Amino acid sequence: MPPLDRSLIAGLPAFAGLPGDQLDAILARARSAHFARDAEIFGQDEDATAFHLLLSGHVRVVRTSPEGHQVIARYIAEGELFGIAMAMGRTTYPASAIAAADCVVLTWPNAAWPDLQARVPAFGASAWQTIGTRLQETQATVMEMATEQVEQRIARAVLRLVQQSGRKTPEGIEIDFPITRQDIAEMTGTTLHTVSRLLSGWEQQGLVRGGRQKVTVVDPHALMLIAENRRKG
Amino acid sequence: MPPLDRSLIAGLPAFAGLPGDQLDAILARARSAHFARDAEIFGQDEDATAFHLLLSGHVRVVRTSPEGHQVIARYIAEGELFGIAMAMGRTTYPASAIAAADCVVLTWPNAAWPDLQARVPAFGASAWQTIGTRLQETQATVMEMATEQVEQRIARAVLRLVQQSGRKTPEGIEIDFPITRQDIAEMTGTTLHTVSRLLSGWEQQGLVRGGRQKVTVVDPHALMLIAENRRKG
DNA sequence: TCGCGACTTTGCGCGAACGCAAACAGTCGG
DNA sequence: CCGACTGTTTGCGTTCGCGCAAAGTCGCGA
Repeated sequence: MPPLDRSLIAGLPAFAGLPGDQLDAILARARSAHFARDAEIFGQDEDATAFHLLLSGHVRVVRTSPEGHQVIARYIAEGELFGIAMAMGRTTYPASAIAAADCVVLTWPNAAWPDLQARVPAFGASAWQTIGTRLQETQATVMEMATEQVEQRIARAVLRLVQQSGRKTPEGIEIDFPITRQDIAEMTGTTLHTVSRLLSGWEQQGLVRGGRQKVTVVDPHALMLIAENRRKG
Repeated sequence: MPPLDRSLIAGLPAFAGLPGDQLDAILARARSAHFARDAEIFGQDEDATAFHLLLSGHVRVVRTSPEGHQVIARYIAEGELFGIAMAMGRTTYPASAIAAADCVVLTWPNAAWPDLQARVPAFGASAWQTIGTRLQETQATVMEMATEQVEQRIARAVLRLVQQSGRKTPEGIEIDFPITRQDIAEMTGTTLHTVSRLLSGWEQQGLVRGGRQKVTVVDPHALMLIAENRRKG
């Protein structure tokens, strides 16, 4: 199998400015793969045999409880590492990863991890940073769920999505992958009914525009006010 | 200042079996400090200038929202690292650390981190493991908050506390540091009223025994059933 | 082009849990 | 030993958001 081209990762913020031989070291044991929308990249409780980097597309990270409830832990954006569970001493994936849109994914076998950390210090630093940010964000989520109303949580979730994956359109900023009301409900710990009701309300006020598997934010500022629970301030 | 004695940390699981010179390397730049109950070890949003290891006692990690709401992210048990925010690329602490009981804490300046990781591989591995576990637990908390009822969450919180810091007594297993109903409320995202009501109910059924800043679990099995939402099964 | 399935909207009733308020203990300090 | 303070219990009214149910709509595939 021919080695992958440096240009695949040279543009990523985490690896920008790295010498060519380090880029090659990163790519040496990597394989690239394509996943169609809704395909499973790895499954919860499977043996964690590899870790991944998302080159393009969007990935949904989902945890399923023993009772069958699903929670969307996060969406992975382009250039992010994911499925690095084993690096942290775990042997199985704590969640499933599903392609939320068509994806291109770089994959390394677990065994490549120590070598990569040793030969490319920036890689290890980037991984630490990723985990740190994620822990921080997850704890912020806990705070939200503990202290905020459903409406605020949904406003925040939508804002986060457009911030992370927004695309400008004539009508506003829209989330550039298909997302259902059910998905938003599973991000915020509520039901699709409540999400639908609130989005409808916002649409009537002109803050957002809805659509099938689509949300467009027309007035981000007003949404931020809702997220902070001060409607007109 | 005389160097600290190896015996301080030789007994900790994370460092067990380490050669003496590595123990010395760990202790070389460490300082030990005592904190009285309710003392603040570090404060949220302060510059993260050091990281810590709890030798004895219990530490409460608290996040405060801009609106003043508090959430207890976790309790730190003996032998655990905490306040390693900076290791993950952050410059300020994302939460406060308060002594939940009298504590002895080992403290290193941030600058010691890279050196320590290089000279004591087990230290780096232990830190990864700690962060991984914490991320995992925090995500589990999100799931609970999203999908479970208040009663289940409180049952789980109490079980986790006795499991982590339980002490056997004639009446049952009690949490061996002072904890208020308010604290439990802040762990589970509810109010002290609701906690009080539920604990009272359980006490009448003989599952637990309450007290001022005290909880004793009499029937852990029954509590587990509540946590799994199947009362008599 | 038509039909079906997936997604969304909306109404209605209910119940869990909150918020407020007041009374009730332990504990510690003087 | 007493008083004040901090923590706990309990009642009551209210509300937020769920659960169920049914209708509506969009888009894809046959």
